[in-house]
Amino acid sequence: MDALGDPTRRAIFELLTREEHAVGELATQFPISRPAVSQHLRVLVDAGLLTVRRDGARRLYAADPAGIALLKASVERFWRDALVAFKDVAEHPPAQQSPAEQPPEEEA
Amino acid sequence: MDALGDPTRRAIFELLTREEHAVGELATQFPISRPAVSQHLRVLVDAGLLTVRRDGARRLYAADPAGIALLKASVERFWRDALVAFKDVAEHPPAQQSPAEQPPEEEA
DNA sequence: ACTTACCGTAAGTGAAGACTCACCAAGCAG
DNA sequence: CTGCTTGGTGAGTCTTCACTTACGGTAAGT
Repeated sequence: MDALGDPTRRAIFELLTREEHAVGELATQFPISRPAVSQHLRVLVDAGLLTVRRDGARRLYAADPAGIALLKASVERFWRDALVAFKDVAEHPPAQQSPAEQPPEEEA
Repeated sequence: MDALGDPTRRAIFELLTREEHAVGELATQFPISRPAVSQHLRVLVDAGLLTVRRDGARRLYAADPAGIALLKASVERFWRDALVAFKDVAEHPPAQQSPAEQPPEEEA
């Protein structure tokens, strides 16, 4: 989850969830150099969020379903553990219909 | 969402979702100084995740339901936008992988 | 009023990391 | 083989940020 902390890395990852891309392709779509893209990819691969496939001299990167599943699990664990007291509130956003906002009581 | 990037800040936030705390109380429960806690709280308040309440000379901080709802909305938006192609996979955990599970480790 | 407790802010330090350029390895075409 | 393309790695720079100490400002107790 720390791997998605960087905005550029999130954008790269998002692109790769749609279709696989080579490093050079990614580098042209971002205002950073190719080595920088490579380093971001390395982080994402180490985090288990990407898979690499070799196509001649090129490397095709794509999102890894397994890593994504783990990511979702960890996000939901955080949601369950950290936000127990706000589960109801988080379920129906107050900006939407029927804002039954009821701040839970906390005792000192 | 960037406000929860720091582990210490996540821990502080998690504590405040359970019950409100004064700055000094928080400082005793973490291996950092009181000003450091104050700075973390500032970030969380600026992010709209915390509310402040004055009690004499003390400041009681607590999680903000509205901010939490927005956070959850943004997380779910990311999930929907970025991971469309993996919705099914993310729904059920990766017990085992497809036959395409073969580590291409031919690098020298 | 003085004293003590609680807290925010300013200034400075140190580590983490995102980025660049330069170099080198691997694959394909001639 | 040479030449071109693709891409990973190392070294170095620079920015960001979490942290500290020092200080100022407000509230409650005496």
